[in-house]
Parts: sequence; C-alpha cells; structure tokens
Amino acid sequence: MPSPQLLEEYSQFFRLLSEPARLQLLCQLRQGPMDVAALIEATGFSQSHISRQLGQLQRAGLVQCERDGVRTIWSADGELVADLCALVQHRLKQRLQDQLEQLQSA
Amino acid sequence: MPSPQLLEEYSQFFRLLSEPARLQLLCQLRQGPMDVAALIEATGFSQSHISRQLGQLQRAGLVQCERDGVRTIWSADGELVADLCALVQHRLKQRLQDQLEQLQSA
DNA sequence: CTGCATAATGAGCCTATCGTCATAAATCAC
DNA sequence: GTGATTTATGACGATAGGCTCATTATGCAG
Repeated sequence: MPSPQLLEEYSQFFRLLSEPARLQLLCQLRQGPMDVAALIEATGFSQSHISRQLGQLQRAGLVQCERDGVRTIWSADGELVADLCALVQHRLKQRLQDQLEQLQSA
Repeated sequence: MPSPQLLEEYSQFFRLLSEPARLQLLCQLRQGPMDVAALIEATGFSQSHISRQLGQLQRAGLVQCERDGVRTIWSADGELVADLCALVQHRLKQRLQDQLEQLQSA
C-alpha cells in the first residue's frame, strides 16, 4: 500500500490530466514547441485560460517555457503522458470489446 | 492528436484517479476482495462515502462486486492502476533527483 | 411478519476549480 | 518617452463533485 502522502501526489498528478483542456494542450505541445498565440489558434481556448492551464502544467514540470522577445515559447518533452494515455486507451478498447462480446453472445 | 471525444474519455478516466479516496480504495482492493465493512475499517471513510466512490469505480469497470448474502464483496483486478502509478512514481522520482542536482550544483 | 444488519441512494452543504473579464507586467517599434 | 503587442494574474460568477445525514432497499434470524 502506498503511503497517504504518495497517494496524494499520485492523485494530484492524475488531476492535472483529468481536464480535457490540459490534456489537449499537452498533446498539442507534443507536436512541437509553440507560443500562446499558436495554442489559441489550435485549440480555440481563450488566452487567459491557456495561460492558467500552462501554469499548472509548468509547476508539475510537464511543460517548460522559454521567452523569445515578447513571446513565450512553450514545449512539452518526455513520453510520460503519451505512455499513460496508451495504457488507458488499451483499457478502453478492451472494455468495449468485452461489452461487444456480451452483446453478441446474448 | 487524439480526437476531442477520446480526450474526453481519457480525462474522465484520469479524473477517477484524481481523488485520493478512490485511489486508496483501489489500492486496498488490490490486496484482495473485501466487503464494505472491511473497507471502512481499513480506510476510516464513512460507509456512504465508500459506497459512492465504489459506484463510480464500478461504472468505469475498475472494480466489481459480488453479493454474499447481505454483504457485498468488492474486488479490483488487473494491473492498470498499478502500472499507471508506477509510471507516475518514476516521474516523481526523476523530478526530485533533478531538483536535488540543481541544488547541489549551486 | 417483526426486528436487525448491511449496503445503496436522495438531498444538501461546502469547497475547489474552471472559465471569463479586466488589468497589469514585459517587450519591442517608433 | 508613447503606443502596440503578447502574456500573466487578480477578481469573480458558475459549476462540479466530495462528503455527510437521513432514508430506503435488500437479505437474514427469530
């Protein structure tokens, strides 16, 4: 059993991924570094909203930023999020297949 | 890029793990099947709270229940949650090591 | 059928957080 | 310096969800 502190850290991490907007920003940044204007264009979110979510992801070390003049270039490195999503995707697929078999056998 | 629907499903899944109570219940049930009374004893949560959280986990297919007379025996199978936590743990460790090196080189 | 125990659910309070509006800070062009 | 552009942040309304109290449903003992 993980300690209460560890459980807390795990859940805080998963909470970051529990918001579609943040997940989308992470996936978008995995395509390559981009500034906030590009993220607005890509996602349709407001500038304020994007900035806040990026702030949360940055505090968790999931994204980094680098200033280029007046712009801020954001980037996400590592494969952690992709790996996590792959595991979940596998589970979702498996679950749907199970449900399908249940229907077919009925 | 995952589709909006897929992003939504991912984040809904991660949301389940974003609550320490649910994560603790999942970890506890991985030790072996138990009824609600045992979960109350093990976690200290209220009966109502446990029942609600188990309901959410059940709808996602993360736990199953089996009635034994007046009791309900809950169980969690699969290694998905453990795998996800292992990935996150690795990340947390790596992050702390990086911060440690930063401090030592300063 | 009447109690008794276990688990699930409806109603409601309360906190956290999303998302927006407006503003401030920072940087460049002039 | 002024103004324009880009991003970050304070304030705030709205909403979601945790958690509890009380109640209900279900099964067993007598």
